[in-house]
Amino acid sequence: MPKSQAEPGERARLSRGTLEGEPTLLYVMKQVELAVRSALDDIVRPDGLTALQYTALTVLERHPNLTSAQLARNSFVTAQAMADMVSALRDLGLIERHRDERDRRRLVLALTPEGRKLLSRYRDQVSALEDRMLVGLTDRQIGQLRESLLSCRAALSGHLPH
Amino acid sequence: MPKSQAEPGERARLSRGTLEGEPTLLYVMKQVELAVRSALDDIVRPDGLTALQYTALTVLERHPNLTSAQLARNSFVTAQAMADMVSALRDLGLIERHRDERDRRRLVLALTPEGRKLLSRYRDQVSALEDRMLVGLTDRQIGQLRESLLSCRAALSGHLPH
DNA sequence: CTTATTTCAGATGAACTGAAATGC
DNA sequence: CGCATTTCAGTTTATCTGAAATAA
Repeated sequence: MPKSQAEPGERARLSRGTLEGEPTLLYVMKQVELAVRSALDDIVRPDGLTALQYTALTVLERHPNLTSAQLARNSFVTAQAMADMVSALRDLGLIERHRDERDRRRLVLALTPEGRKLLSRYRDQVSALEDRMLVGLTDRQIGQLRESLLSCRAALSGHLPH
Repeated sequence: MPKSQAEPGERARLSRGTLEGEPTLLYVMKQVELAVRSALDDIVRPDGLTALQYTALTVLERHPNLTSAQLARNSFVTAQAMADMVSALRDLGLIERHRDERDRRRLVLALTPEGRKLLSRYRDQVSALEDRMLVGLTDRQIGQLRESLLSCRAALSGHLPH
């Protein structure tokens, strides 16, 4: 019964590739991300980590020499909020900080051996989660999915921090 | 220098389609979702809504006769948390509730005319955001992206609420 | 009896805003 | 000086856990 949503005569503008009555790509993407985050939370909970914290660790693994402020922009939170998270990870002994001698304002972050070990310990479970997500796709489709997502990220980077 | 992460001799298991030294699909998806949510928050802020609330309204638009509890599972939050959000949206006059006469425990939700109007008002901006995200892709690639994401969602649905 | 939905109450954590100190 | 990073302090808001009432 509640079906009409546009005044008679007008027609709602739909984005490219979205058919009438179907969930938008934005929505499907959100759903997948929610499911992934939930599963990831379950995986890393034994170590008292959240999915967000685990993700921050993997970012540091791939990008050494980031500061807390840069990490904050990466995660769309304020520098103050990220500082709290960095504290927590430091208390857990997973990361450490040291001054950047070239710019003494910066406190660059790095994984500790314990942090690296933790990531190693979870790598299999996390990639198994990724595989579970991709089980219905061919290798070729996976490659295209990756390319498309990278394109989406690049296209939104005007809206992205930094 | 911080490059090694696996003991010599062993080899970290990587998921299908993820090359060594590249961000995982899980991570790229999260990045896109973060950027989208941030942009969506900016769009709907004038009405005092969050991206999450806006999304809930679009879910109700597409699925009338949902209860607050069902909506909660859809969003991976507890029924209590969703009850708060439903209250907020009711206070804003965007949704209303009524008893399901067939199962008098259920309070089913529906958009009010004001809620519908609000969605109409934002439709163009939101689909423009989606188009901005998709600007580097062909229509064919968009179709495949949709199919792949739907496949991912279905594959994870064991982990999904419900 | 068990289960799902809703509501009430309280606790917690994660985020925010604002402001100050430091160093480029 | 202006700007970025970090830290300190206080606040808010969203979420959670626990428990009770209702109804199937």
